[in-house]
Amino acid sequence: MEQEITISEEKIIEAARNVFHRKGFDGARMQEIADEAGINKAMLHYYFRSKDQLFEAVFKEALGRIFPMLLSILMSDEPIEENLKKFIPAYIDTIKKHPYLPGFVLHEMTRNPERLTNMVRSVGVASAPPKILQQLQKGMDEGRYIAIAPEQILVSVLAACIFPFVAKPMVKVALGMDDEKFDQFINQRKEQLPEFLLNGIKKK
Amino acid sequence: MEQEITISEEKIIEAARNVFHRKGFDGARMQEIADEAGINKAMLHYYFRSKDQLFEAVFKEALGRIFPMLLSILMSDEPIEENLKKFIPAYIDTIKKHPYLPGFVLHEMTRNPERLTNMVRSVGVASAPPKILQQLQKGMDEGRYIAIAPEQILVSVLAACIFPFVAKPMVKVALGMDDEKFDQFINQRKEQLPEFLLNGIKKK
DNA sequence: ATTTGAATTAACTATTTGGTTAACACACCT
DNA sequence: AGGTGTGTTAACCAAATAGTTAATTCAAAT
Repeated sequence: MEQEITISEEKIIEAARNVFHRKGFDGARMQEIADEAGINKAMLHYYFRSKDQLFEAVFKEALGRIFPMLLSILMSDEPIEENLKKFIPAYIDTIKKHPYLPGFVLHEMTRNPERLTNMVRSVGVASAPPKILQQLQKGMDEGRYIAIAPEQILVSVLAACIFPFVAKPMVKVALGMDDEKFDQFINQRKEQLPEFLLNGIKKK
Repeated sequence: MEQEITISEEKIIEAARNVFHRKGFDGARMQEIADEAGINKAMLHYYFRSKDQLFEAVFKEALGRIFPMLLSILMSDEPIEENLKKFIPAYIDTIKKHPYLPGFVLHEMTRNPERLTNMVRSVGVASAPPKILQQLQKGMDEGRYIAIAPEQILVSVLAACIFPFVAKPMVKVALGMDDEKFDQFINQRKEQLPEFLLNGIKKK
């Protein structure tokens, strides 16, 4: 019965991830998580004392899946061109594996912004100024890029990667897609987005 | 006591809007809405039979506040240049007045995609192919725009407008902003976004 | 074989919460 | 002044739900 510990705990986390990601903290039910994991509800409390702590585990896992790669975009020393061409497709691929994750994180951040503030403070992220901002600034100073606040560009890049997943139902209805078409749309996006965004910052 | 009807009903809708927009259906509490409206909880049921119907009213109101303007972007006959330069700032202004609205709508759509499908079907939106897509296609055929699927551009434009509000807590932390700085950021965005996006589709 | 202790379960508890109801208030009409 | 009906409230109810507990199973140590 040694392996069972990790097996049960893993089943719980996986089920909790599914439910929390789709329904958020308020919409999630402990019973539903237990059912999805195929175990008794008391087990959830046996391994994770409370709904709050189970949620905390899922939420931290979620942050761990988006932010490291995000940081590597922000902090890369590479020229922006290579940086974006490499990381945008990789980032979209990462999100594709957990399509509900961005919406989940954004919704829970809106519900409780202090959590993020505290986490950032407790982890002690010194939050150095992103190098990509400096790169953009340099390109502008040299007259290669158009004059737009680097922060605006940065947010636009993130928006372009993340938004389609957050707005999937809307996009599907607006453009008349089924799930397969939507998947093709995302794959196409991986290819075309770097070109579009880079073209956006370059001077004519 | 004639005027009281509309006054109470208006107070309820306003309170419900505040609470639903911030917390979503699952996180909202009828008692909290009643408190925020400063009236008895039974009044909510007196005017709107159930939580579901109260939510429905708020949700439809929300759709009514985003989609008409969205449609006018999609369906405009104007050249894209003028279209975007005019509507992006106007759209951002609209969202600024109800900053929690986009996140609310997106979250509730994820929670229950059928609702949207049914609404669209029931309203009988024939969902004609957006003219802006044709405009983009034409520009590409004429060699003025770079070769990128018009749908990708369209989603990027929407993403650029909407995402900052959905991700406000994240943006604030990542870029070290307080609420005032964030507001300035949005105002700056209104000015710079059309330029950036138009530059993105134009050939060198 | 017996004991031990962690893993697991069914049944239970306390609280929250959407919804109801019966009484009350009060403007309006006659 | 008295009756009528809508608006409003406090108290209540039933269902849902997070969390608890006591009993059970079972692998591993003795």
